[in-house]
Amino acid sequence: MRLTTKGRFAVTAMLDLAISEVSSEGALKPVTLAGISERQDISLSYLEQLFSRLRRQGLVSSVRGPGGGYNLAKEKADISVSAIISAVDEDIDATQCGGKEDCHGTDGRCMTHDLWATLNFKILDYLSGVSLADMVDSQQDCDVEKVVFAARKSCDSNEEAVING
Amino acid sequence: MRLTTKGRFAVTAMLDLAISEVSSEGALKPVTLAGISERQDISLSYLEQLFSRLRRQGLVSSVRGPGGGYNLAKEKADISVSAIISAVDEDIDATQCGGKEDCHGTDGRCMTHDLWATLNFKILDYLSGVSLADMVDSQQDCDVEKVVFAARKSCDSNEEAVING
DNA sequence: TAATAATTGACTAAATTACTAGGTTATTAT
DNA sequence: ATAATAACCTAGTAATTTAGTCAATTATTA
Repeated sequence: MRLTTKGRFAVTAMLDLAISEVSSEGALKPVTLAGISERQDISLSYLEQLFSRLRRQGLVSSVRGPGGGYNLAKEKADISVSAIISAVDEDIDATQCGGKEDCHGTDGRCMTHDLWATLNFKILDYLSGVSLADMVDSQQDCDVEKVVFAARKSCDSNEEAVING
Repeated sequence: MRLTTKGRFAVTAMLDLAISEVSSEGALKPVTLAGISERQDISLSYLEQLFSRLRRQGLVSSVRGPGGGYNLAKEKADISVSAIISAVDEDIDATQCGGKEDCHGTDGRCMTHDLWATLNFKILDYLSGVSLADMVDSQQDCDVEKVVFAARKSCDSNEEAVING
């Protein structure tokens, strides 16, 4: 698991897609990358690169030609944030020593490697529990302005978490 | 919150420090960066850069001269993983539009920005709940080999989490 | 006084990110 | 058919970040 602006762009674009594909009628209209590009201020070609990966991972489906674009390939509830980030970000290289067998004593080295691997897994585990549906839904019960300006209080976790501490 | 190899190095080094500073007697001996460098295979100068930040953030304290080195500045239980990562990684830039007031309609743009901000906060919130003590402790009840090789089963979350799905 | 080890700053190679440019292919509407 | 649309693909590149080297200085201990 790696968390950079690249992953942020991908999640943002997928959120835009999830919101935009719901047309006034019941049907789901394909959403163009040009539209996402304009709304989210992300370069079109960069989006093409990201969606190429998202499509190969089976997260979105494409329709070519006029009126074409992208749709979610699954239910919003079945697309996790971790899946989106994993699709566009290469995995963080876990260890300096790869997975070599000569590196498994009880010495400091691989003890910490293993601890990191465990933490890494837990983060992945946590983010796999957050879906696009969760994010879109939570937005509806929540004053959006407040999220950004009022000391970043999360919508559905109302406790004051300690940041940087 | 940003999660890269840089943060991994910092967490790894801090874990090494937490484990290494416990000497055979009761007293806490300072740990040299040269030692961490050798055990964890991280360049000494890079460690110096990282620990410069960790020290300024009050996570470690330093002792100069022979026999000197670094100690944790707080209890292991009071040092969270998020604090370590935040200390060495610049915050991910949250929005393309900064925090400008002209960017808060109900249009797609800032809706997704706000959703991202919320998710970002939740990740930070989660990682602020994991301390060095948690990680060091969990390692003791757990077959370390298995963590790495047996399909990455986490020590303290025994359920099979869906990866990339 | 010599050795140790943190501390600082400037500089650099490598990797990643974000983007540009220029095409091709499939599909729809005219 | 033809033109317009929009996905799809490849190569290249500027900007940024990561990871590291090198060369000093300062505080402390033996």
